[in-house]
Amino acid sequence: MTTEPPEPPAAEPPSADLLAVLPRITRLSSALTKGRLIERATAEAGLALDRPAVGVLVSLRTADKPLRIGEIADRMQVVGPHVTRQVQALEKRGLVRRVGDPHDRRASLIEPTEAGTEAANRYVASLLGWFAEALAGWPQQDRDDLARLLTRLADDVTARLDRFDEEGGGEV
Amino acid sequence: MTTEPPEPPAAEPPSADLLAVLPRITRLSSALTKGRLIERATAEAGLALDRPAVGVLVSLRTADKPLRIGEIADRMQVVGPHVTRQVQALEKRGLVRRVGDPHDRRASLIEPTEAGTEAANRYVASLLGWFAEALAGWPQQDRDDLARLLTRLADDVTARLDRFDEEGGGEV
DNA sequence: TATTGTTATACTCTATAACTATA
DNA sequence: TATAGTTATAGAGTATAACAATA
Repeated sequence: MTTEPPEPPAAEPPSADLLAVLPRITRLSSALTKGRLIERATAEAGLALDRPAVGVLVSLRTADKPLRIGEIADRMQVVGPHVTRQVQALEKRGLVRRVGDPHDRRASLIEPTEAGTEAANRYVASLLGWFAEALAGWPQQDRDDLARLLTRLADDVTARLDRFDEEGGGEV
Repeated sequence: MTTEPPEPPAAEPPSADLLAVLPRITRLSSALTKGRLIERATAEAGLALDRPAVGVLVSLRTADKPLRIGEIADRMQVVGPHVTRQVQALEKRGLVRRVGDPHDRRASLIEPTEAGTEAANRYVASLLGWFAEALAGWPQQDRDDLARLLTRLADDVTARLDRFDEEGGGEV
């Protein structure tokens, strides 16, 4: 497979617009983490949490209902044990609590406490406030378009990747 | 600063479009890495390299001229020692070579070999080909808009983060 | 037997600190 | 003394494997 690919792709470059999109996403994503924007928003919210824990808290706040460990993991696109530890850390700080699932005693449902909900609200507000300032000069049309297109892009890409994985592209 | 922010941000939610953009970027970025799209493209290019090494190779290919270690680090937004190791790995595989900088004997310029250039071309073509398929159904107008808006977003966000860092938001 | 979650461990990527060589 | 790069080490984030409890 390495020496004889079905179609040698090197001949013609795909359209330039595509070539532009990919590095932008990378750059944005790395700017958000390397620029420590998330850490700042966390600090502004008065939280002494690392990023994964904040992710769990925001997932719960966004869900607006108690979630299982597995559900949180799915939404965050991470694996179960990772969530277990983050939830334990959040529990210790009194930001989430467990409520047993009456229908399935293997599972436990996680929900934010009052303090957790408030902290998540402060965090999200801080982050979005920063973004709102960054986009302050944008015409409303452009904001709408960006949100629409980015949503579609994310949907298309993830759907395609899921199919990819399931159809047996898995064993490279 | 934590107790008396100029405008308390918690009261009203910023517009919903903003709230939508952020998780999309996260989701996209994580889909690209978790979905192992990059690993697949690497394998299709016949490369036995990890992601950071591929990043270096693509940086060099994109630059179209020999780069210093420090220049590569800047472009990848990582730190020098990290690049040093990746370049060493690429050297061992014959994908890049060093050419001494005649004007500054402390520095070494890195350039891809023939094999390195070809491998980078194959990799980029594979990745973009995948993306092209994912976006096959999109109207050209939407693609253009997405590229334009995403570029502007990346520019605005990174510029703002840079200012942020330099103006002394640094010591939280 | 399949599923939910936990514990323990390992891996990937990247950063920081200490150092060398040249400027 | 300042800069380019290297070596060695440390840390954050996430994955895999082995296991326990319940379904």
